[in-house]
Amino acid sequence: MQADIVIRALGALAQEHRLAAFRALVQAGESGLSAGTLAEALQLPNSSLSFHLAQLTNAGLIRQQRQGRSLIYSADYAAMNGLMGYLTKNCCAGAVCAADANCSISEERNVA
Amino acid sequence: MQADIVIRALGALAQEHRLAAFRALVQAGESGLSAGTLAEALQLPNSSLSFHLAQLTNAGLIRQQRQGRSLIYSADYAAMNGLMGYLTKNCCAGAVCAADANCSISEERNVA
DNA sequence: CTAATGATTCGATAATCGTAGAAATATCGA
DNA sequence: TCGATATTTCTACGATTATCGAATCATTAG
Repeated sequence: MQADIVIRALGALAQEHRLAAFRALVQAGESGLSAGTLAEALQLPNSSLSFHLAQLTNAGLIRQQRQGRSLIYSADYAAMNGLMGYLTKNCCAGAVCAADANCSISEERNVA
Repeated sequence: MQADIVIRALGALAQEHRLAAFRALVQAGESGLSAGTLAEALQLPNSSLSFHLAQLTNAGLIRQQRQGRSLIYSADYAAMNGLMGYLTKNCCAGAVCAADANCSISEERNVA
């Protein structure tokens, strides 16, 4: 993972509503959540949420997938994993858990 | 660690020069680096770097300490550790490494 | 005390971000 | 096809961010 994408990912998460949205998507797991559901959960106007989801998508942290008229968003665990790996390696003095910093489920669970 | 401070920390790191500065400080370790040294390393005007260091300080990621006329900055490993912990717990589906996500040295090595 | 050094704060400016209503786009049901 | 539903894109605007020279503050040496 490169510094450029890391910065975009950090920036994407560095905002109240986006962090909340991402957390909700992580919690939702594989099946994800529709834009509407998310907008209601976060109490945001659709257009505002849409803006934030676009930022997260642009940062590669979430994925979009159409299902009927709904757009279902879901967290990209591998991307989050990459971010954690970068931070561990570059911002944590190459500490102990560097090798374990697979904070995903994803690699394992997505495949399963 | 609370969402509010997490957002400030993420925002602080989500910028080219600040991420570079923080990485340099992490690498520098305990002894830290002076503002001047850092400014030269990053090729930034003093006033610009000062602005960024203030942001990092405000986010609690770095510490300041005067030494003669120089201000020495150093990374706060515990804060970074806290950030990693939050992300692991809240943004990684409570994955495997949650308990290990002590990405610091700090707690152990600072004391030593 | 004065000059020199290291660094921050001030000030102005350009650029980006967040917000949310309104208009447009896509899909589905009848 | 037409209307309803789900969402995005457009638009405008206020707020925040990044930049950096100039002015200021703090510390030390002479």
